[in-house]
Amino acid sequence: MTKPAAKLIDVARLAGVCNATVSRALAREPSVSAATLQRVEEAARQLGYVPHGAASALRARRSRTIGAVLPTLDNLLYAKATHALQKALDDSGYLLLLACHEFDLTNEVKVARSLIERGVDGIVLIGAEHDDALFAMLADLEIPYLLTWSLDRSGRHPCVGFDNRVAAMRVADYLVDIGHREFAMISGVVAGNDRARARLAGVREALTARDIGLAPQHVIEAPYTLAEGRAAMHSLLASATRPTAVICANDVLAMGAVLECHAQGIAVPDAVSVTGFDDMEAASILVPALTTVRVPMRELGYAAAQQILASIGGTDSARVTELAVDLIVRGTTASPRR
Amino acid sequence: MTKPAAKLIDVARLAGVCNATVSRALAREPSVSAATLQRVEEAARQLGYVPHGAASALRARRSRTIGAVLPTLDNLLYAKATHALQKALDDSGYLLLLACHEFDLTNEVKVARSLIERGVDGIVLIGAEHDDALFAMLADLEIPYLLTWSLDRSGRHPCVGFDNRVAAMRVADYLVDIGHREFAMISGVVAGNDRARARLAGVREALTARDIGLAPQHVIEAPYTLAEGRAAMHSLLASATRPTAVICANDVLAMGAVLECHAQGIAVPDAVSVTGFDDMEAASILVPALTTVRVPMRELGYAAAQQILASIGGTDSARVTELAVDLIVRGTTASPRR
DNA sequence: CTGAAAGCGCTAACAA
DNA sequence: TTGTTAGCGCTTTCAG
Repeated sequence: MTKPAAKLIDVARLAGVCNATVSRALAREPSVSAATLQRVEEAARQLGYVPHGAASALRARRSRTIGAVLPTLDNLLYAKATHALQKALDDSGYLLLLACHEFDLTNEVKVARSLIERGVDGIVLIGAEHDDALFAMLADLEIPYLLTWSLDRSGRHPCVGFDNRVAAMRVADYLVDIGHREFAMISGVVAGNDRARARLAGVREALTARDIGLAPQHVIEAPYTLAEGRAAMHSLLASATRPTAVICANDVLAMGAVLECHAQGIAVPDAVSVTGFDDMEAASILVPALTTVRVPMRELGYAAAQQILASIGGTDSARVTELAVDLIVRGTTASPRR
Repeated sequence: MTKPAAKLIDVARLAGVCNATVSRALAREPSVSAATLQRVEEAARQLGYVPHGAASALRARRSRTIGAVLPTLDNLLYAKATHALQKALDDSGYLLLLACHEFDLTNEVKVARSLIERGVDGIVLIGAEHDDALFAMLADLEIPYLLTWSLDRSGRHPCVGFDNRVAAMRVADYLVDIGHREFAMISGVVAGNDRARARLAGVREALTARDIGLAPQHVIEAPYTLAEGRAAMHSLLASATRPTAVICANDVLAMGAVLECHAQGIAVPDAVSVTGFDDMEAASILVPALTTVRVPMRELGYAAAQQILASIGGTDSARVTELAVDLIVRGTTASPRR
């Protein structure tokens, strides 16, 4: 004999006012008198009233929900970034509706569509590279969106991120500066991933500028897992001209690479220097601690939340927000032994 | 001069049928003729029609969205679990609405409430310990829910998980069997975390049964981070009676503990054995690889999705699903040197 | 400051 | 197999 959940009208009746007044009171509109507000709140509390979001969204054309499309959650990096975003949105009363495309940009269009179907007020995407159909849909339906982690070179899309290419150049330059000439790169999978591509391009560019080559067999593309990092370092160590410096496209790959060196009894950084990218917590805890590029994850999440909420609110000011990154030199890099 | 987004009625007009037919066609109801279905699909495609989820949810009383409340995403373990759940839900056309309570069970009631406001069809919770107010709200509003990761001892709540206590006992028993007598435990924070509490209790119980003590100063509670694992091991190594075996409540703590041993030049497992819990990817990649308890994360996510969808559908059969866990003996454990 | 009333876009009886 | 119609619960003009 359970009675149905209380609705707005029930609260109104109990409080002795009309439904509109309850709606206004619960939305904390200043026009409601203090006495009425209190009566309404008491009635709502007493009935255990929970607003019906779908009805509200239908009428108000706003769901207080933001959609996030990411490659995967099965990776600490994306998880941390998502967490930062979620926290920042939470502060503004927004919830995150989540979808993963598993590194498939065609699939991304589909999952973004299902997010839109659920009535998200805006969409946060990772990276600058997306299917044209996605951008077309977003424009057509006039859904506010935001690119994150990368800077959009074309200037056509709002974004908050940093320059992956320049950051990667910084790493390569530093290694050249301390004397390295034999390089290898363990890159992320570049297909459909502009961050990985920019990092690889940055390394190539910096080395070329210093007249240093990067042999094709010294560039390995690998998914972002420890195991892949180990495997990549394994084949690098087996190559004819062993590199003295291995630049990795992210910390997970770098940790895998260092682990493989440990397993083979190869000293890091004495025999080979290794660098990461992203500066995850583990990077500083490792022994030796990882030289890497610090990415402002928190700030990114916070800035992304601010900016997507601003576009929703129409206060769409800054279209491109660039964040600074820092090279953090720690224990996995040193000058090569001669 | 952008025209408003197409709605059902627009599709109907273009296809030359009525709105209900479009609704039926798009829902793939078998009663719609093939010819009509095709006309409707073509019209929808042509107009770039995207259904209005709020309207649908309001009318159909179903949002095809599941809410998940977790402690945090800022931890690979919860991220992986969430990912497994998300994937399994995705297969059934459901999306995941996310909220984190940051290890605060009072806050959990609030965030669960905001999930319900958004009209989720069901809620997945982590662990068996929750505020009474949360259970009351769920019952009152008749929202299907599911506890995961733990088994509910009271039998009052549907759950899918495993027996953390028994699993922890297995670890302790194994270490005793290979000769250890001096134990320490790096436990998770037990307040508001029944998984952590059960693991600690299991270790205590197993040791007591074998007449082995666990000194208070050999039990350290620490949040699940590498840094905390290192710090805990640091203080353990400094204690008067140094343990020969350190049982950690999860892999992250265990890896931190092993790292601290490396940093101090203390051999693992020769000088001290270390065990983890959860069997994250990193556990097998580490050098030496971590002895740990394998938790069936994928199966858990999949089973959780099946079960919550079943309760929504009313096919609420199995209320308690117990999954098996395995002790995985690898390189960080060995008999103590005498 | 509060009330009356219209309708957001869709689904599901019911009818044909 | 398809059409007609009545709301789902809420917000928001417009009056008062």
